[in-house]
Parts: sequence; structure tokens; C-alpha cells
Amino acid sequence: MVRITLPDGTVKEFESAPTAAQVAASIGAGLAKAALGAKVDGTLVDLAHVIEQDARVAVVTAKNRDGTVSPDALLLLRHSCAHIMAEAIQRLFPGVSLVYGPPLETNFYYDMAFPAGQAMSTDDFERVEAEMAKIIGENRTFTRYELDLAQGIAKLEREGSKYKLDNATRAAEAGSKTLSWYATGVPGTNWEDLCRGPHVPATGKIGAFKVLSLASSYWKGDEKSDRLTRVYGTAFASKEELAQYTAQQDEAKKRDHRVLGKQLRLFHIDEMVGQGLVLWTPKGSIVRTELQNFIGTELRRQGYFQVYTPHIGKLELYRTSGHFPYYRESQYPPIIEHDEMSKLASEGCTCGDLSNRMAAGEIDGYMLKPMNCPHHIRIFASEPHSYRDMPVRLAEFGTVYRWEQSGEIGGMTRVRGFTQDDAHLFVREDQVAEEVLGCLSIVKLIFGTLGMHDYRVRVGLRDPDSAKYVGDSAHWDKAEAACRDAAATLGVPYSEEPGEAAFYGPKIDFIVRDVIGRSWQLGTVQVDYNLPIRFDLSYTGADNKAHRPVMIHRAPFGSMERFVGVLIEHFAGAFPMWLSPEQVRVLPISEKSEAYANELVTALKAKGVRATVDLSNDRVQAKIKVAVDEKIPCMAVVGPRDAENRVVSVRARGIEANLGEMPFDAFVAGIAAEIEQRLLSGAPGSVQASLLK
RNA sequence: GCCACCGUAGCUCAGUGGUAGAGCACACCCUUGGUAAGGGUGAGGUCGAGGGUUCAAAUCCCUUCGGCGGCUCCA
Repeated sequence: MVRITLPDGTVKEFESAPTAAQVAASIGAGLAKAALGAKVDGTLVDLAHVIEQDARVAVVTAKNRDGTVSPDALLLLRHSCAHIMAEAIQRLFPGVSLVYGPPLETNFYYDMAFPAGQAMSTDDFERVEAEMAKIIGENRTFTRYELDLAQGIAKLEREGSKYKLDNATRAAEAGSKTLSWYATGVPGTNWEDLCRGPHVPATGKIGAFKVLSLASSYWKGDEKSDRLTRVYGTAFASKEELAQYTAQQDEAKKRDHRVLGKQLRLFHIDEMVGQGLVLWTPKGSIVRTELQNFIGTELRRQGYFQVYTPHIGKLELYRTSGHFPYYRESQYPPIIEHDEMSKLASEGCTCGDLSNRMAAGEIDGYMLKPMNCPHHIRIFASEPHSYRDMPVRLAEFGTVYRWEQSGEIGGMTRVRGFTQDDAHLFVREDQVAEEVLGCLSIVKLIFGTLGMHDYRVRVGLRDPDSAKYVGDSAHWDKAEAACRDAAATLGVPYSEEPGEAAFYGPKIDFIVRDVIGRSWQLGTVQVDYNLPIRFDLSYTGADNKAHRPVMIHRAPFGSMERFVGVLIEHFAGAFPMWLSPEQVRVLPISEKSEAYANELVTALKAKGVRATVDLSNDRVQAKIKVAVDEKIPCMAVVGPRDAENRVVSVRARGIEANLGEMPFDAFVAGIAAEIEQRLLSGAPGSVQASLLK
């Protein structure tokens, strides 16, 4: 007797162990037909799975009862579709070997090894899709069968697939006693794949699919290993869901900061200047300056000192800090003085020699700074400090340069030169916890003001197996504890991730996603016991003895480039009034109202508002179209009627209507107040909200 | 750095071996119009760069620079 408990609490009893399909059928014929798989005690399984013991069972269908799409169903569909795609590709490209094809959050991929000289191109997608459609049309059953380890491995050896054999070996190492295959149809007759499953019952269940893109990958993610071809695709239960997905992708493309940045002229990256080097145009610079002013106010409030440091420093400085030579590959090459250079040339010094002698410290030179901390440390070390002066908080919008790999650079989110809203706090050990909290409060203030709520928090810890960290483990333990404790006070979930620490200490990172779903680290707070040792920093304690300070590195925005890039996407280019490059555009109905329009602009500018007037000889409809396209938050239409009554007719971005009239002075004051308070668009207290009520 | 794709006017794009195109933006003219583009005229390009094949190259081949999607990396 097997007792099955359904999600609503109902218990069904079966004489002998039922399959998940039988459980579904016992509930209803409709459900049996709609079922794609089942969850048994939380584990996703095939419908053919036999439930041997009492269990909680939920049948998985494309849509949940409340009409939402089931993520489990999508997983089953995509995993199954990956098999169908692999079969289709193998039919068209005989000799291709399979590696690994998992489902992902919004799509799936299959890694394959093409025989030498063969390759797939995006032009082949149509053929592949046609082949897949055939397989789906045949509505073949996904059939699972198992072999014990020895038999299974023998089978794979006979078939000669080194990749699948490796997968099997790893499964064995992970404790699997058997290996499972899924045939798309009849084992021995139809196509099959070593696979853990689970899958939908038959190929016909794939309602809609699309082959998306082609990429390369490395076997087991190792760049020294075989290069594989990765084909991405996606699948849904219905054509409507696929259409919706495609529409969402198109929408996302419009929000992409690279597209909007060009359209709205926020920044420019120039071939002639260099890859990954952002040129801030006048409009983008306004956004950045506003953000810097915003945080600057907060820093003064919290007792920070502003400092400025140069963009380069001696190699010796970075040898002491540990940046050089450990991270040589990700830095711009060192700069050598003229005389030194000619001397080395005359000695016949090779590039290899040069590199080695620099690493050994025999040749000095300068480096573009990869981080600001060494410079700030030298400021701290330039004068004696008493325990009474601590903490010393040094802040700088410091520009740093890192040699990112060319294939990784793009837009403003991954660049080679960027400005951190950096600060280094030199604190007594008893001050660490409180100061970390102070840093976190700035991050929270920023995210709150900008309405960014979709972020996750990561506590990056050291990876005990790795040798890339400096310092002793007792200090690391203390620093990690401080980060963990501080993160716990945030009131948002956080994850602890070993191996994500900086080389000198653990950190708390704030991570957001861009429109295409990629994650980016923005704000960061890092606790560091190690650099103070490397630089032999000290302060005089109450006992008149030298004590070692602890450093906190923090950058609430992270980098201005990345932050603004993400912010463009967050607001889809429609910045709140205080951040908008142009805040109000005055649109005179005709030349007759130009004088009044100019008077309004002058009054706005006197209040510090970024306002312009559109004096083109277009009709007002055209002026509105242009202002809307430029995502200007507020339009002030003025004609003879307005001039006569000393009012302005207000129109706000995002609302396709005349919001009504406002007295001239009230409008100017209202806009100024909205900016002053850094309100989000349409927030209570904004001009827009006051007219809409 | 690796693999696939892409690079034509300021922007978005059409152009598959035979005299470089469109829309928008820009300049000038007409129009003075009350809430998402009024009309006309004009200017603007060694088709990313270099080399090759060909009577002839934006178009085919090679190299290179840049972009894009992934992989790897990311102090």
C-alpha cells in the first residue's frame, strides 16, 4: 500500500506502487492529459517514475492552478527540447558528439563537439528548427532506461564518447549507482542520450521553441581544454508564451544602456580613444555629477575627508600593496622612463627579461593605478595618528585602469578605465562593526532614493583552498565575521560565497541585473586587516603604544560607469527630474509667445533648473514629439492664453495629456522643490502628482 | 584571449560583382500652427582600415581594427 498526499492535503491510496502518471490519472483525465511531470517530495520526476513509498506528490502542468506559468514545467520542456535540438543537429551534422545540455532560467543550451573542419552557423538555424519540428510532430515518447555503473560505462566506452564517459565518471564520483539514458522513442531504435532527466512524456508536448544563438565554450569551463560549440534555444508550452518572451526581449533591447546611451547622447565610446574607455558626453556628465553631489553631501555628513590622488604610481607602491606582480595580467603594462628605456635597449634587454626584472624589483617604473587604496594609504601614513582621531575616512572619485580581456568589454558595465566613488576608512578594531554599518547605510540610501529594490547581497569569503589571498587566517576570520554580522543587519537576504573575496579581505557586494539578465556588482564594502600590515600602518593608542589600524574599503556606487549604465536601464532612460540632463523644456506655441517662454526659462534657470526653450518653427505637436523622444521629464507649453494669465500648461513625460495649467511662480517653485528633494518621477510632492490629484 | 555573427550618411537601416539609396536629424525657404512629426529645396559617403582576385568589388578571399552574443576572466 502506497499513500500519496496531494498538495490540497487529499490522500490517495494505491495497492501497488503507482507511476506519477497513474497518480495524475486518478485525479482526473484532464490532468492526466495536461501533466508534464511530477514533484515527489519536492523532487522533479518523469510521469513514468514509479513511486515506491508514501510521498507528497504534485502533478506538474504547463500552468499552475492560478494561471501562472510553472517554472518546473519550463524546466522539463527546455531539457526535453535540448535533446530534440541535439538530435536534429546530429542528423544534419553527422559526427557531432554530445557534451552537456542543461535547461536554464529562460532558455537552454547544448554543448557539442564538431569534427574538425565542420561548423554550424546561424544560417543553419532554419534547417535545425525544421528538423526539430519533425521530431516534435512524430510525438515520440521519452523513454528512460538504466544500466548499472559497469555496464553503463562499458556501453559508453564502446560508443567512444569521451565527453559522455566523463559525465558518467563524475556521476559515479558523486555517488550514483546507476546511469540513466533517455531515448526519444524506442531504446535501441531511436536517438538517445545519457541523461539524468527528467523529461516531458513525449516530444509533442513542446508547444513552441526557437533556436536562439551560437557561442563557443570550453569543456568543463577550462580554457586549456577542448573548444565546444554551444547552441542556445528556448522552449515554451505554447506559441503565445514564446511570442511574449520574444516581445519581452525586444522591449529589453530598447532599454539597453548601449542603445539608450547613443540615442540620448549620454556617453560615447570611441574606436580612436580605445576599447572600454568611456567618454562622458555633456548629458551623461550631468547624471554623473548629480550622483556625485548627492553622495558628497552624505559623505560630509558622515565625517569623510575629500582627497585627490594621481592616476599613476611607482611599481614599488604596488609591489608593497600586492597588486603587482600578482595581477600583472589584468593591468595595463608598466610605464618606463625614457632614460631607463634607452639603457635597457642598448643592453639588448628582451621583453621577457624586462617583465622578469620588473617583477623582481630590479627595474622601477610607473603603473596606471588599478586601485586607489595604495595612494590613500600613503596619505594616512604621511602623518602620525592618535586613537582619538580615528576613524580617518578618505574619499575620492578615483579613476582606475584595468586590463580586461577584449572579449569581455562592452558598454559602460565592463570597461578598462572607470571611476570608483572610493573611500578608505582607517579604523580601530573596536570601530570596525560600526563603520561597516555606516558604509552600508550609504548604499541603502542610494538604492532607496533611486527606487532600486531588485538587488541581491553577497558576502564574499575566501576560498580555503586558494593561494591567491594575502594575510593570516586569524585576521581573515575576524574580518569575515564582521562582514557576516553587518550583512545580517541589512534586512534583506544575503548569500555567503566562498572564493568571492578580494585578495586582501572579505567583502559585502550589492549585485543587480541588467536588462538582458546579466548580473553586475555595484556597491561594495570590504574589511581588510592585511594592507595595513603590508604598509606597516599604525596609530598611537591610549597606552602610548603603536597599534595597527584596520582598513575598510568601500564604494557604494561601485564604479560611476557601471552604475550609470545600470541606472539608464533601471529608468529606461527616463531619469527622475533631479538626474535628468534636461529637466524642463519650454514649448512656445508660436513666435508670438517667445518672449514669455524666454522669461519662464530665465526664471527656471535662476532657480538652478536645467531648462531650455524650443524655438524651432515646428508646430507644438512636433515639439512635444521631440521632447518625448528625448525623455524630458517636464514640458511647459506656453501660448498667448498662458502669457495673458501668467500660467504655464504642463505636460509630463509618460502621460499623454495636458495636465493643466499652473501659475508661473508656483510652477517654477514646484520644479525646484521636486529637484531639491530628489523625488522619483510622479512621487507625492512632484509637480506631476500635484496636477494629477 | 577563444568561437559565431555584424560593420554602408550624425542616427536607424536597404542595397549578392556592373554609375552608392531611403527615413529621421542638419541648412535654407514657405507656413505662426494649443498638446506624440505641416510643406518644399539642399547639403552630406574614398561603403571600418589594409591587401588580394576580377575588365569591373560595398558585394568574393585574406589580414587587421571595432561592435555584438556566449565561453574564460573580473583586485
